[in-house]
Amino acid sequence: MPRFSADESGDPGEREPLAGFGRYAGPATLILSSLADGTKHGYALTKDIDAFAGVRLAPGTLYEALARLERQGLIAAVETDDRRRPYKLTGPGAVALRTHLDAQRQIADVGLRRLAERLGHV
Amino acid sequence: MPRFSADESGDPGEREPLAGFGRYAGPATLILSSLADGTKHGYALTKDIDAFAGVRLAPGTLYEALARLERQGLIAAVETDDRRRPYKLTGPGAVALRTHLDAQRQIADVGLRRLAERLGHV
DNA sequence: TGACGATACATCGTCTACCGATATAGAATC
DNA sequence: GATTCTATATCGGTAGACGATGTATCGTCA
Repeated sequence: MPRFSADESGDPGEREPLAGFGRYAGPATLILSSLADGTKHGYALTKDIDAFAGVRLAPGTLYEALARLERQGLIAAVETDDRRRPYKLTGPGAVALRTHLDAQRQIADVGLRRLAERLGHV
Repeated sequence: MPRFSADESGDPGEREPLAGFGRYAGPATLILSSLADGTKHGYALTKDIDAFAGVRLAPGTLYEALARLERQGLIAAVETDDRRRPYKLTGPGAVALRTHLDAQRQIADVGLRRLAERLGHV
């Protein structure tokens, strides 16, 4: 994913769903949303997130975020014998995600409404 | 705004609308959404954003984000004689905001749907 | 069977967005 | 004239995001 640039560049927005914003929506949101679906390990998360959000998390971003979320008690590791390390959403994690997504949705609604009104009375 | 902590802390979520996520939704989104309403200067932006999103942008965050957004051509400064520096949303800015908010809303919907389903068949 | 690509996790260095503190000063209110 | 609110700017620290790199296993198919 190329770093944003509106002046120079060469691909204006091309296929970037969340282009233009440095730390757009937070990998944490994406990870928690993905885990809301069910238990997944890291690599499966990247695939799922790419599928439902069009965002490819860099490995560093992913595993560091997983460690952080586990430290915070929002997700929990599921013990296994094989090499995969599955995580599941915890209770607090589900609550935090809910709260966050509600707020995010509300903010998006305000912005979209204002954009619509703006087009209206110009 | 206290830094997040789910284990220790002392005020669990208290009055934090977007608590728990480091760089939750991006000041850029909030600024652009605020400007979609009409031309505003920096200080007015902080007030408006606090009002509609419950987020208080630190001055450093605000003015650096404004400079960045202007460099990117998403907002434009309006010349004035007084000490206030008003900004307006540009065409590309409106398009970028629209795209971003659509994506953000869609992601929020996926997460919320999954959370609901999760509660359903457990 | 061994080559190859996909799966899977981890860590390191860099970059920069975000934040809080701090500084400055004009306007308003008392 | 003191205080508070308005208003912008800058600086240092921090932490999150990213790409690169490393390592190892698994499946498959030639």
